[in-house]
Amino acid sequence: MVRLGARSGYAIKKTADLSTRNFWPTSLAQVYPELARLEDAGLVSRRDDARGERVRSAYELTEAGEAALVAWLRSPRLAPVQLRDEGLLKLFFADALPRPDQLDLIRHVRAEDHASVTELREQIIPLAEQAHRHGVKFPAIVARLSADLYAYAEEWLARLEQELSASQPPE
Amino acid sequence: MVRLGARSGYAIKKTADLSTRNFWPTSLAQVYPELARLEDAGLVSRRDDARGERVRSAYELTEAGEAALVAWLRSPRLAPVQLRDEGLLKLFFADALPRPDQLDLIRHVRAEDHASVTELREQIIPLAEQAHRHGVKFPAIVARLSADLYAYAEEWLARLEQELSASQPPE
DNA sequence: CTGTTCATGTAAGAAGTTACATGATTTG
DNA sequence: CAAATCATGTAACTTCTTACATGAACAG
Repeated sequence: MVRLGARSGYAIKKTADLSTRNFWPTSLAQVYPELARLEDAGLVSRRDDARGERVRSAYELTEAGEAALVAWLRSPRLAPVQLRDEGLLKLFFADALPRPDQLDLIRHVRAEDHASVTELREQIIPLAEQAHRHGVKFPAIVARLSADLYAYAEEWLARLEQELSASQPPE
Repeated sequence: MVRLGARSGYAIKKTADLSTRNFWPTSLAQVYPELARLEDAGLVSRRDDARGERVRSAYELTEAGEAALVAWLRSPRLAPVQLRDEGLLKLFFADALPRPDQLDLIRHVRAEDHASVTELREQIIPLAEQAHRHGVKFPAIVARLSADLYAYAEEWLARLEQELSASQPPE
């Protein structure tokens, strides 16, 4: 984030909320200690950047920091994906519901997917495309991938709803 | 899980690993205390079910437990989706890499997606379809949705790889 | 001149994982 | 008869979030 231009801890958190939040959530209480660790390790440098009375630090990547970033990006290890999705969990157990409630649940999960698509298309993708104009391509790529995935899930659930509406419950 | 036939804590964990793991991970150290809480709340009943010397408990849903399950399924609140995906995070920052490494990264993330598709199609869906034959439909529906989503992501990344291979980096 | 945003941190608590501890039963 | 699986739990630890605490600068 520092490399992409977020210079203060506050700016890092704000940028993350508008870009990586959907696949890598971050809280301010993580950002500040992490910046301190990175500085100790010599991966970022801190410069005083006060606005009048208000203290502010401006961080930049050091050469070692840039190298560490690239080494991480190149390393083939990926931590296992962690997903917690209560909508899918409810769907999994939906056999316990009568048919009309099953359809309500499907519509509800679909609506959540739709909200994600909307947020991505209206807020996150436009921002990422600004970066695109400055030669930074991948934030926009990831945002489009995310939006397309949620849109695909939305369509999938719409088809499911139609199929279940058409068929009578066997019970 | 108890309702679907997993009677011991161990069986619950095993079932979860073969069904809900991808969207709701569970550890054994959660299962046992949670079963105790559910029993205290009167939502499950515990029966002794020893195998010879080895102690074993068999749990069943009580009427109150069934009602609580249905109430949860009907309640419109969904906890926010939590996702942590290092592959997407690396893609997000991939502008820091030279083009060939970007392509390697995309291929790597795609391979992980492919592995998920394979696991779902070869192990999880077949199991869920067994339940389907006993009138339990939704585990198979959710497994198919998951598999289709991963397959969609895989194709999306294949297209991205082709586009990036065809175009020369502007830098 | 008031409300929002910018800005930095700490502390307490919740949630969840890994490792520990133990041992019987079943399968090949 | 050895290895894998079944089975139940606890303890320590890690990770992350929420709430707290504080206050300057800026926009309307």
